[in-house]
Amino acid sequence: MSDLLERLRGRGWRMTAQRRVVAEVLDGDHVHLTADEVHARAADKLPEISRATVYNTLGELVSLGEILEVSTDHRAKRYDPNAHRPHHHLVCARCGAIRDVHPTGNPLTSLPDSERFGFTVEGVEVTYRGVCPSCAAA
Amino acid sequence: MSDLLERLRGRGWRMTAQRRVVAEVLDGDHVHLTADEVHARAADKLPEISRATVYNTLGELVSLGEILEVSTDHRAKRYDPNAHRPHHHLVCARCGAIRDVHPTGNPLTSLPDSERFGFTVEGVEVTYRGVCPSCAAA
DNA sequence: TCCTACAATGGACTCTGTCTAAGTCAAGTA
DNA sequence: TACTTGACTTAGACAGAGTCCATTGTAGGA
Ligand SMILES: [Mn+2]
Ligand SMILES: [Mn+2]
Ligand SMILES: [Zn+2]
Ligand SMILES: [Zn+2]
Repeated sequence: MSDLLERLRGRGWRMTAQRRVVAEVLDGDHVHLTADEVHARAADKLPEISRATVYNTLGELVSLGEILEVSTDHRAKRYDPNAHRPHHHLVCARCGAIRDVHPTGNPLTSLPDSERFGFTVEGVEVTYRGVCPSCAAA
Repeated sequence: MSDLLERLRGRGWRMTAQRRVVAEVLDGDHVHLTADEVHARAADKLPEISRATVYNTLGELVSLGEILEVSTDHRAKRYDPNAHRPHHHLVCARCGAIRDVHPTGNPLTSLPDSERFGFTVEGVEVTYRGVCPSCAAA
């Protein structure tokens, strides 16, 4: 985490209390919070932080490649601090729970040239859908 | 298309002018329109059709499995009449153009049991991202 | 310490989609 | 054909998520 703050400082980021608490909230693995969830948690530490600042900071962190935007349900976007190890997502269709997963192989290789229509293909997102154990039990 | 209308009639749908024009708009392959685009095209034929009716009808067609919802950019959902042949999508990062693609193999098999966390996995969506030829030329 | 460019703020605004109450009409019945 | 009825449509209010902007504040360099 302080690694992150160091990297950001090295990139010329002005270090403010707001940016620090947003970065702190986004620490840890398997965290996939919405902007408003980030805002709520940041406001626990810094009550007057505004929603606009949270959105601005999240957008900057995405541009810098420090976090990822994840859209699994067409509701609020989620922000994923696990940006340095490529992964995909497994989503519960009932409760929305999200797990990071690491499929075998490279999904890019499964798209033949004849299916690329002249595009330069740069990336791929895979979203597995299913039912989590606790929803299946209930 | 009249196949579709027949199937719907068989399912007890009351056949209205509004539903007919929405179904007509969604005819054809590689069509991925937003609800408001469907509304605009439907209104060319039936000027007083309301947005609510378009949303209602699209939702019903999705429930019936006649069209698919596609979310590639976290803006408006797109509606895809190609619901009967499984496929995935290739999206231009610059202009948003969407192509249907058919990757080789079954992406479900690339998720090992050890990466399923007890979920019952039922489906998978693959979104390839790249730059289309006309954006690359520009 | 002072300066100033960069950052934070709150509220208005946009976009997408949902909901509701009232009016309309498709299609079954006689 | 005319009647009847519940399914369907409508306009507009409402809501969630996110953006924009004018104003105010401040990090960090001189
Ligand atoms: Mn993740
Ligand atoms: Mn498609
Ligand atoms: Zn669940
Ligand atoms: Zn393009």
